Amino acid sequence: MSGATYKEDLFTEKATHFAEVLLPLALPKNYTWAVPANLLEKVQPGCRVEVVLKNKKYAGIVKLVHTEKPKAFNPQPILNVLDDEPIVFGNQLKLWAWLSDYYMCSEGEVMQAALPTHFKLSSETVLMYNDEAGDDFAHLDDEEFLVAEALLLKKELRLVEVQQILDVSHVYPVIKRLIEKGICFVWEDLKNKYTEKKENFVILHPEFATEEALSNLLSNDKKLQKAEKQMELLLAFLHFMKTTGEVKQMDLLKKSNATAAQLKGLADKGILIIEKRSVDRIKNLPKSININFTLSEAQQKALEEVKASQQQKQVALLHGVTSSGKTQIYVKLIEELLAKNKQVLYMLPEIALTAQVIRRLQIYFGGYIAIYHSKFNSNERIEIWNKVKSGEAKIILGARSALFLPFRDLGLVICDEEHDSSYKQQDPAPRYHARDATIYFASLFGANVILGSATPSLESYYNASVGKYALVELLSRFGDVDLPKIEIVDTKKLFTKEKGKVILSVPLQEAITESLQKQKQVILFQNRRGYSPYQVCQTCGWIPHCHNCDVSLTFHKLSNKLVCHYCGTNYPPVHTCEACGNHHFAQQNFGTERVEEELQEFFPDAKVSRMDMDAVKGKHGHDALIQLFEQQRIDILVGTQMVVKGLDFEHVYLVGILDGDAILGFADFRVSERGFQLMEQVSGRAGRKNEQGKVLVQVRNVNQPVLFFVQQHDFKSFYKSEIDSRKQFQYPPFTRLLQITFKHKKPDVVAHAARTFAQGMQSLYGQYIIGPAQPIINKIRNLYLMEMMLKLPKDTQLINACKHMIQQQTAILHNDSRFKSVVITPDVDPY
DNA sequence: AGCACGCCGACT
DNA sequence: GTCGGCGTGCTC
Repeated sequence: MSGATYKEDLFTEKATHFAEVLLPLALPKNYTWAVPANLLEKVQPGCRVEVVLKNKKYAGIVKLVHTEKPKAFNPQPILNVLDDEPIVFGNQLKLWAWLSDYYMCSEGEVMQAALPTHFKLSSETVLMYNDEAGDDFAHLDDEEFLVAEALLLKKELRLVEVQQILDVSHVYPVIKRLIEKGICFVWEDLKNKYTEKKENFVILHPEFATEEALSNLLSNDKKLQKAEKQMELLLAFLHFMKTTGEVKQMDLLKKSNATAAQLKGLADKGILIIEKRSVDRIKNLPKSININFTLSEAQQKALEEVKASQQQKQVALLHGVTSSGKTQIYVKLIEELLAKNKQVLYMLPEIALTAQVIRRLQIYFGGYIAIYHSKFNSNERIEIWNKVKSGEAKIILGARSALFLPFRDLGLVICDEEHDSSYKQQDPAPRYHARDATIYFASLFGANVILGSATPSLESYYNASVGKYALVELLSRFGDVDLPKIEIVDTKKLFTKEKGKVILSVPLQEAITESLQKQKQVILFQNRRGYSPYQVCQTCGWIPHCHNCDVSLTFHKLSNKLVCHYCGTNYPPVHTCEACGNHHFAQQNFGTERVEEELQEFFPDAKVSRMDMDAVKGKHGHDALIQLFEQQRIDILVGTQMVVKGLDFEHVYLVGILDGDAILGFADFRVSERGFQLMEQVSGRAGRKNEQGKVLVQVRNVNQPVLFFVQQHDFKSFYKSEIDSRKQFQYPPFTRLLQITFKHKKPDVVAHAARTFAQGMQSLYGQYIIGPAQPIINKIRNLYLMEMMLKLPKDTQLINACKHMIQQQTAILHNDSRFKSVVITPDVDPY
């Protein structure tokens, strides 16, 4: 037995406390480390600890400390405690456990999603030169020599640097030999990634703090008087100091038009001092509440109803038609929570978190409100995190991931646009639904939840109608503006000169003309799907496809590249047809670009703008475009989904839905619901103050009931008809869906694996299984796909048993040598 | 995840 | 014959 092992055994022997630690990895289960006696006080749930796993160091989060000594293995010691106080509270840990359980993923995966990157540390391997090794490298081979020489020079090398030196990725054997020969040793370094933001401040040397000393300096210092520019700068500084109290170097130089050299001159003379201070990245607005509106009678009534319901029920569904002023009701509720010193989480779909919405809420709540969404960088996220944890931030306005912030005293959650499908995380696990998760999370605090929407999800409305949620309705538009008139244009009957899709039908052209004459604005909505520009062979019609995925490639005009939207691979534009060998390619763009071209043709005098992923570049491109539209500097705005979310425009008269079929043509049980929600939301953008707006829907298949309900703006009838069909076909909310995806690089292996898996489930759950079947897109990133769906009755016990069975079957399949590398991903409530 | 070990094809 | 590709197993 070696010395080290003996010592470890001795340690484990002595250890009395053990910690279950979560690591941000997809590990099959949680691992346990021993708590050394000297760290016992500091190791507490929610704190990060430094641990070694497979020779690598990680910052993990303590889930639980206990005294049960593990029998199956010798726990390694926790090396260090990284936080003096927990970075998450017990309720966050409970939420993580719930999510991992409900959505069938590991707690590590939840942690990965929940924590800002800068909290998730893993070590980097660093080679350190052994000073005693000398510089006689004669006994080394070529590769070893290269690394040793670099080490001699730099003393330290990171793993990536070694890879660069050797120009191969496989560097471990070389490093191993170097260690054996005593040239170097390795060090695993856990580096804190968060850095405080420092800024230079300029202050007056204390020597000149008195009026007397200062005036003496200004009038008698010969050296200073000779330096005219420095004198000017000093005077500017003094003025600045008086007016703002604090002087940042950057502001001072900018405002006084001085150079850094002049400032340095003053510093060298000992008159001014330049001081580095840490500053907040998140700008602090004054903590003031400024609610300067009164509710309408209908709003007031709704508010009372919500408040009354909250005594009885945790969740209230606020069904308010577009522009009924739901936000103002939220604001009043938040105000009350604020008075009770409670925190509020206000969730919105990412896309609706526009500067417009944020600005409006900041006017009401100033510095009490904190924002959290994807546009913040990791350093900023840490600062917001800490403000929520300390309780300084009272109201958090954020996208679905804001759910993971360390609330300490949550009083209310508002989930606005609750029907929005982007509340469901799709790709990496946890595949959670933020609306559903938040209801569990709020219950941990005994907090109320308000779900708001103009077009509630079938699930939520059903829950309200059976009394599980309270239902509050707000069915009159603020200021009693009429809902827009909806016209359906049957594009099937239209005569087209060229074959192909009608882009702007005559009725739509006329409506645009009318709108422009009224000096009003137009929004044209183009569903993105199926409308991406692509290349096509003029001779045989062949379209270039991705080599790794079963999808055609999208043509990006700006970068002149073909891009796969599934795996992100870039290809150069194609010149030779792989099918027929001809060289005639055309760039087909049915997308917003094409619409824009056609609009320019018909309305040469109108100012037309596009809003899609390509046109909106950069952090603020989107907001800038919205502002232009707000200021009426754009007449016609063509866009995808992003034009309809959370925006309020005063001067829009007409909204055109260019291709209704693209919305309603899906083979999914949710098409009608999605279609209704989308069209109703879109039409909510038309007609504001004093004027009824107009919505035009171009569609080939006009005989769909959804269109009729949209035309009547009749949610309730839509709900009735849709809920009947859900019941008839046993879809949610009457059942729960659980989708299982199988992936493998060989199509026959996935198919076989999926069938074997389904057979394993057959005996107990056969009646609920649909499939397995090949999905429409059957290959992504070189992996072939198979899908199976479970349509389970709403019986928690049965569902839990089924989830357990899925885990068992997964283990069984992975034990079969044929299916070892089949990837199995369950998706609970796939939306 | 990330790294080591072990087993099969294209090269000196 | 070996080098190195990837498939598989394990981490407290």
